[in-house]
Amino acid sequence: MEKHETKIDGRKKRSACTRKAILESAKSVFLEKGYTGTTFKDISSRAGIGYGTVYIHFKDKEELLQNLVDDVMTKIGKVVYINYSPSRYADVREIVYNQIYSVLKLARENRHVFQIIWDALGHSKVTRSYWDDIFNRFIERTIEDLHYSQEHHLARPLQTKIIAKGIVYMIREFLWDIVWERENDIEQISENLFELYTGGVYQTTE
Amino acid sequence: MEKHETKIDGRKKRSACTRKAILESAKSVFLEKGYTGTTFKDISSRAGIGYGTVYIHFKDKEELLQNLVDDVMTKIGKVVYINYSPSRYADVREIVYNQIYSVLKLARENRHVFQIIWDALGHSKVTRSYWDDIFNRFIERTIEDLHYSQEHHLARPLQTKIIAKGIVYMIREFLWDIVWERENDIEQISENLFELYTGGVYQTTE
Amino acid sequence: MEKHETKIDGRKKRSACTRKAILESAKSVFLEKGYTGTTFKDISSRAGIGYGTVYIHFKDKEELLQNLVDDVMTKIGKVVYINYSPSRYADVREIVYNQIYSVLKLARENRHVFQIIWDALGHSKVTRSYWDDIFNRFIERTIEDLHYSQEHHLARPLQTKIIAKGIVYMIREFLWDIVWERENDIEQISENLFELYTGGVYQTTE
Amino acid sequence: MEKHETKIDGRKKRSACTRKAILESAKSVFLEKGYTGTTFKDISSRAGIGYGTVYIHFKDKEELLQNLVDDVMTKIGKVVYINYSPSRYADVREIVYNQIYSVLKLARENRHVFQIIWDALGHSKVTRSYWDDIFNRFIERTIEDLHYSQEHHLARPLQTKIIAKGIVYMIREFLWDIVWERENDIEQISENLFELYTGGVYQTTE
DNA sequence: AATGAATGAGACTTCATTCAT
DNA sequence: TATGAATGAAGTCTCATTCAT
Repeated sequence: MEKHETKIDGRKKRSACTRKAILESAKSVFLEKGYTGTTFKDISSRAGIGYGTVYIHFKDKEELLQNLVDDVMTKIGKVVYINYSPSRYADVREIVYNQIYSVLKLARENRHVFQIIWDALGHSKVTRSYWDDIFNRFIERTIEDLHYSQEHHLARPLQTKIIAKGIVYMIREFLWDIVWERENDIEQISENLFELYTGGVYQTTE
Repeated sequence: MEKHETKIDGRKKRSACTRKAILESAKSVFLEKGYTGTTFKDISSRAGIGYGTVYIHFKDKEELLQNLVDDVMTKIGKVVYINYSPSRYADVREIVYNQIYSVLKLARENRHVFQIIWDALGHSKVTRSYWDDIFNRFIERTIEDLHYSQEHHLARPLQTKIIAKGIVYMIREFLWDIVWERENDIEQISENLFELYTGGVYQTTE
Repeated sequence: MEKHETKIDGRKKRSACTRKAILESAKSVFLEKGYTGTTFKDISSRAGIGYGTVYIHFKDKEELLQNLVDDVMTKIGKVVYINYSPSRYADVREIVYNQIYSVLKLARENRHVFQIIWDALGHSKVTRSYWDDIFNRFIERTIEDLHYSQEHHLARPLQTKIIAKGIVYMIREFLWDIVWERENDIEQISENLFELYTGGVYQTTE
Repeated sequence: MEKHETKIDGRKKRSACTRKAILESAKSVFLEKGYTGTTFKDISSRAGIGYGTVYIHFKDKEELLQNLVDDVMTKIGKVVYINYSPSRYADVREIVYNQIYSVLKLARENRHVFQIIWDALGHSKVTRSYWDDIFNRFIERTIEDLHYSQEHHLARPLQTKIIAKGIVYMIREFLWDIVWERENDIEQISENLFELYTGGVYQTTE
């Protein structure tokens, strides 16, 4: 009995190990050759495993990609979905600044995975729609917040949808600047975007 | 003599005609199947011409793409490079609003070509770098304008590079909203982005 | 354990079998259609295997050719490199005659492969240079032998390089006569070339 | 009338001129890219004429080649067919030496054309058979000469066919040495081959 | 005669996927 | 599970040849 279980466990461990090796290899090859430029042969040989073995663990490149990207995708999804209901103008600073900062920090900490995502957005429909979902949700959240602020006479009467999109688009594009190291100073970006946002949206006097 | 010239002209006309047919066909196939999904066979058969003929006119898909896209690329490059030096706050409205509006209008009027560009950005390095150049120039221009405004005490002392990027990123992403018909009301977008921008950047009290 | 080894062996055997089938098929197609006239499609279909399979075993036609030809090339290289230092005129007969005879015999026994080589010399640089190397070495060897004979006053004072080339050229061209069955009597050819050679080169009186 | 004839003549002249330009261009391209590597496009563009024009003058590459090569082929054919009937041993020297010398001189004076022929032998059946015919005739001639010499007890009783082939093969291969500039000294080659030949074939004592 | 645009057969090559071991 | 040999569809591209001008 025990012997049998050990066997099973050994197999599982081995399988998990192979799987991990594949994912690491895939990450490195994707970064080097891009999504379409990568073949299963590249991945398997760099992982030091057999050709067909990749197929056992991942049905196709798409699935491999999803697994590589899923973790970070989930994280950014969470960051983006933080709910806030500022009762006073002072709270806004804390909340908005932090949200921008968190997104950019995530980008900086996972540059490589985001670089893969960047490439994948043009080639994988699944990744693309996942990505779009996240930011649409971000926009929805921001719209709600703006509504709340408008109702409490904190924000000027602008088109919430447009403003929300605008601010989210800015953050999203700065994310790529961080990922590709065109920008580094996360604090400054967060600060300035916050100023632009609140200056443009919130009533200053009163 | 006349006969000879006619001959030359006839040939040129025919060639130009074929070339045009290829470009139209390519446009339609690109839209339908995407850049990578398109083959020279698709293009030639839809254009009703021979297979090898495409190769006479265009060395490869890349070159074909450039030709399709070049006109619109040039146009957007021009729109983006309009110089302005507002002396008074009142002028800013006119200029900024108009620039946003012009970009979005161009997008609306050339939806199909921009859809091809959208796809091409992920697959053609040439197109990508051309596109990036245009918007980097846009950013540079905006930085200069902000400097000018800051020196004349029209604008608040924010980081010009970040603010310029922010506003350009917003416009660029709204461009895609227009292209993919997720947004339609160009006036309203221009209006709101203008308000966000000026509200965030310019000194309100005077 | 044993099971595993069997698996490996089974695969290896299968692979070797396919490889052999390709080589045989290639040999037959090369003979029939010539080197340039042969396509991988011809080879694969005649071998009764899949199209892409050939590419697994051989990178290109060149490599395939080398494999076909290598064995015979090596053999002729060896025959040609036999060293001899005749101390007496009587030995010369034995040695020279035998060398000519060996080359021609090899040609007769491997007619088909030599026919492929014949064709390949005009199309494959690798084969051409391999072939030239072999016969240049043959010439070098013959020059050395002539020097030796001259020093021992067996040979007349002719230009060794030219004489050596001459004799090698004769043998090489008779090789093709054998290969293409324009000549058959190897003994007679060897005999006569030997006579021509020794008669022309060696001192008769003494 | 006269006007008409002038017109005709003008046309003929122009046509001949074009033809000549094509041949020169073809020669240069053949030398540079080899027979199979040369396309009609290469030839026409280097000749500075229209694409289809080549087809008016030459049906295909083969025909073009023949025209390029014909002159030299005829010349070598003539050199090779010189009849001789030496009555005395002294005459042999004069005749044999001269024939070898003439062949090699022709090679030296037409290196480029022979280089084209060299390449063509592996690709053009017509050229190949023309070439073979010439040297077969050379062999036939040499056989006859040997018979004559044997009947007059000038030559030893060797197999005439084999000896004739041997000597012709040597000359033919030295021809390529000259063409490819691996050898330069025609006199010395002729001298040595003559010595080898006569030493091997003719009765020395008497 | 001269031109060069148009043609399309066919060679080459890659690679996702299957499958026997 | 792991392996890698085998497969063939599908794409790229070339070039001899035709033909309208």
